[in-house]
Amino acid sequence: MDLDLRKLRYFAEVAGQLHFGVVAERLHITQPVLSRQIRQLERELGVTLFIRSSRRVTLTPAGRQLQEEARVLLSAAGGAQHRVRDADQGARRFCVGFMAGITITPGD
Amino acid sequence: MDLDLRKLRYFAEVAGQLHFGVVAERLHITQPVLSRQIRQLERELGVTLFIRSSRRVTLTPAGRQLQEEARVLLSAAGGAQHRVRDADQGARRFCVGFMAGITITPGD
DNA sequence: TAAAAATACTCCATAGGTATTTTAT
DNA sequence: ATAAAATACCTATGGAGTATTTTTA
Repeated sequence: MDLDLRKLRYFAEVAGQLHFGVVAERLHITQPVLSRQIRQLERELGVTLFIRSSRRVTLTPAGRQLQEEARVLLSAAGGAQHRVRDADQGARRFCVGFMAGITITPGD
Repeated sequence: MDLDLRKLRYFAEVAGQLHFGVVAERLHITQPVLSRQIRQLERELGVTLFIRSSRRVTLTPAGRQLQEEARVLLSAAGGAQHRVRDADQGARRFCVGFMAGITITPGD
């Protein structure tokens, strides 16, 4: 039901390179796995993303659209994670500062 | 490695309701599964999202940040899927129109 | 015919379920 | 005492692998 960001990242690489074998190697997975992940993504979206032949892979209109969306979504997801970890670190620093404040204020 | 949008959707519901049992029912999964998914999300992000007690669940600062990020990301993902399907439908309509053009142009 | 993607399996990690235990009010 | 989350264990789906087949330029 939900879009899968792992498959989206796989897709983005294939959309850039237009070659399953080369991309599979770069992603450190095998070519059949990559093929299946992309096919599953197509099934999940109900859309064909690539025209495949043994000599050339090309993007469909839906594929070109998803390439744009992938850029945006993947970078947004990365930024989000970063900001969440920052918020956590900020809170931790606050706690440390608070406790330091306690320790440097010994009983009068 | 990649953020998981399913877990993010689960999180968003818990962050809104602050009650694992109620949310689990709404999501049509069981409470233990929801608990574990949220814990895994925390592990994956390296961050604590909720303070839990048996009577009250509250958000940490990182949790509040992720709540914001989740709103943005989930709606962005939904919009992306919508636009990709639209691009596909547009292409299909074009093909149908093209073929109709062929059939209504019989040999002179 | 050869390069590249698809298919057919096998294996393992993890999402999801049920039963039960722990915890804080 | 009780409501709610955590833990333990099981099952099944799907991600990843190897070997092989199909396709088309």
